[in-house]
Amino acid sequence: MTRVTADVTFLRGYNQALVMAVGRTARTFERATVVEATGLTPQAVSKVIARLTADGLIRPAGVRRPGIGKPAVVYELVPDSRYAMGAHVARRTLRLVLVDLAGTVHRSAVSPLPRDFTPEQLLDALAAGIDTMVGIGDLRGRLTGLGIGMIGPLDHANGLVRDAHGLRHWHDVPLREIAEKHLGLPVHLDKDVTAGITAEAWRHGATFGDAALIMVESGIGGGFWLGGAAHRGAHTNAGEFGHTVVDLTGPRCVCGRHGCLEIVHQHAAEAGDITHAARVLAVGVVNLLQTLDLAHVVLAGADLLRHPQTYLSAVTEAVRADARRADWLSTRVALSSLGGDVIAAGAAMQVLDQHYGIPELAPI
Amino acid sequence: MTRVTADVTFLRGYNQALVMAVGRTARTFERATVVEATGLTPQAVSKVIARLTADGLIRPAGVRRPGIGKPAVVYELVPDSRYAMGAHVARRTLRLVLVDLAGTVHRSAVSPLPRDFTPEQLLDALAAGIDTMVGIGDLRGRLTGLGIGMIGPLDHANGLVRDAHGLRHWHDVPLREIAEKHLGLPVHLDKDVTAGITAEAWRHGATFGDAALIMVESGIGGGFWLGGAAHRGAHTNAGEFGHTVVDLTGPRCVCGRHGCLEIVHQHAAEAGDITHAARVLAVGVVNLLQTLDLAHVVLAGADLLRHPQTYLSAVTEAVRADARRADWLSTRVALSSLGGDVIAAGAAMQVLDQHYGIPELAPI
DNA sequence: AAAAATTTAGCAACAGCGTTGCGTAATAGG
DNA sequence: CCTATTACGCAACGCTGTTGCTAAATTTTT
Repeated sequence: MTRVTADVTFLRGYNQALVMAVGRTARTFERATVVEATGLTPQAVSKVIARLTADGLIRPAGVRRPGIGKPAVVYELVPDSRYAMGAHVARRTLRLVLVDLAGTVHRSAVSPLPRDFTPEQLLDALAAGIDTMVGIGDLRGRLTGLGIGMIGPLDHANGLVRDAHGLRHWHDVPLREIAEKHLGLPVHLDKDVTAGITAEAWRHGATFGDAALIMVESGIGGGFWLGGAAHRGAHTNAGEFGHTVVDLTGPRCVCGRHGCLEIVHQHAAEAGDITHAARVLAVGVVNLLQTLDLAHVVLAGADLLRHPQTYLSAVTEAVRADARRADWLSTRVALSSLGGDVIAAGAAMQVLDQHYGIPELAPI
Repeated sequence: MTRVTADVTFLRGYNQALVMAVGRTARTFERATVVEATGLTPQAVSKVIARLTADGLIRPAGVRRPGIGKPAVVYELVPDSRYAMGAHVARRTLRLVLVDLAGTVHRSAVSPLPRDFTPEQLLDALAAGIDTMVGIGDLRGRLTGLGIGMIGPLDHANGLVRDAHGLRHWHDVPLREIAEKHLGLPVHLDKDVTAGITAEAWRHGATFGDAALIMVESGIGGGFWLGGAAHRGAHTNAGEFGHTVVDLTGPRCVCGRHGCLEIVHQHAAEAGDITHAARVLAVGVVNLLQTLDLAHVVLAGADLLRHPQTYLSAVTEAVRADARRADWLSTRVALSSLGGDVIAAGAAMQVLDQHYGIPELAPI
């Protein structure tokens, strides 16, 4: 989402985004469905639909015959009218994906990054990967931009990588700006876990509730979707979930504290007790639910996906067993359906969201 | 904030709310100040200011002479043009406050509630308290409504108290509806800690960043202001911060888990070691900062306010000592300036926010 | 076969808000 | 007295959604 002033241009962007969100979650939709969902008048919805159709983002897809009465036109999203690319920059690998307007991953490629790679080396790898994936044809013309999800800490608003844990050449790098120059594409930069949760949000449409994506991969992190937007925090540093203390007298963590979720989980995993490691993670997840009251928890990350059912069972069981839970207090726990692509795909969807999602008002 | 469709009525409410937010944080303001802050054109700001002046919410307050050039009109908020009342319903006491449009507390009264009081008893106490506080004069006419902050769990959207810890007669009580009938006022209902953080947000204006209010009073709770709005969670249950595990092998908590912040803190406090209790709370607060990356933490609650400096020092020190903190990663820690009134005052400001704050768009 | 009922969609004008373009007002300095 | 500077107000415009109405496309009833 981009930051805008409240005027009629905002109204246009906002209501178009709502119609597109309806289009992402339902295979087809009608004017009446959108009226119900948005509160706009039928006439207003017709106008919005007409603009989106003219832009090629949606199209008519048949009619529904009600028995008596004029048939209703049925519309659908045009998924291949726009694409975005996403990159997940990890310490040793670069994963690139191509995603369509509906959030479907069309291509995915993993390539190695040199040990302790530099910004220049990353940009070269990105350029090569993009050329390989989309070439210079028609697809390039429909490419909205590139999203980059990477390790932090970073400053999302200014497009800066402040530091990157485990990488030496990455202090205060203005990655978004230099990437836009190098690649000739709009670039969006965010923390890996924030990109990840955006994948779920984009694909679920505008009704997606408060949620977290928990990533277990070279550490533990969490991305949050709260109140209809990604939660990044005051300094883009939210999500250091692995560095929350769950064992006051526990082992010293690399962050300097004692008994952090990450180090307690790591010790259990290194001892080979995956079941215990999963239960430790579950304690942290229930802590999140107590604090934030989330509707969805998505589990992801390479280290978790080596034992997916163990982790899923442990977390689901802990959520259910939380003694205070009444029947109205439910949280859906699932493994990410995007598997290893979740971060890269989410980064791509952040680009789509920025262009076709709900514009974000900038109060003051 | 109320939930609305995106049309020109929304634009009006939104931009008026921005101007009023500027008016709350600065003693006086000018058209140019609002232009800078909002992105609107000078002409648009003039129109918004004219409407607010006609409604009596702001007024001219002199001129600024720039040397050469036409003097600029200076405006100010009219704090006593509107009031709201707030109630903090605890297990044994009812605190009522009267708050003006700027968020200033004018009157405050604490009265006892009967042990295990019923909804009827509460409504009678509220009616008596309101009559005593505002009577039937001119003030009553400027009263926007009553906010109620109380213990949960509750359902904010539907105005239901689902249960109230430690009270027997409070299962699925439609408190907002019955209070509106009994008192003849619009009523807003929310969790106590959510009301509390709203007090800080209203008084700081629209630039208020991500923040938490930590309340230590018959347990530990947290209210969150995230992304420009109160965070309530999927079931209005967010903020059960005291029931997050910080000591895996610690004592069993009333909630059924082991080593919750609340029980570990309580054992330390009962052992008379307030410094240790404060340090335990600080561990929990830093956990929140790691998870949410907050700009502000406000400390409140009767049990904390018995030893305010001990708690403030412990939390401030823990935040500062967090080894991973860079100089760009700062969080302001403070005691609530509203003292014991914070919950009731916040509940009143929720009413003001609902009427004069930023309208909340209801996507779908 | 024609008319009535029902449901959907489109046209045109309207309402409201912010923007644009322009002119007026209120000063100080030359 | 004129010029320059800064601020504000008026009127028309642009854009979006709303309102009011008509037309289209069916099935059912007469």
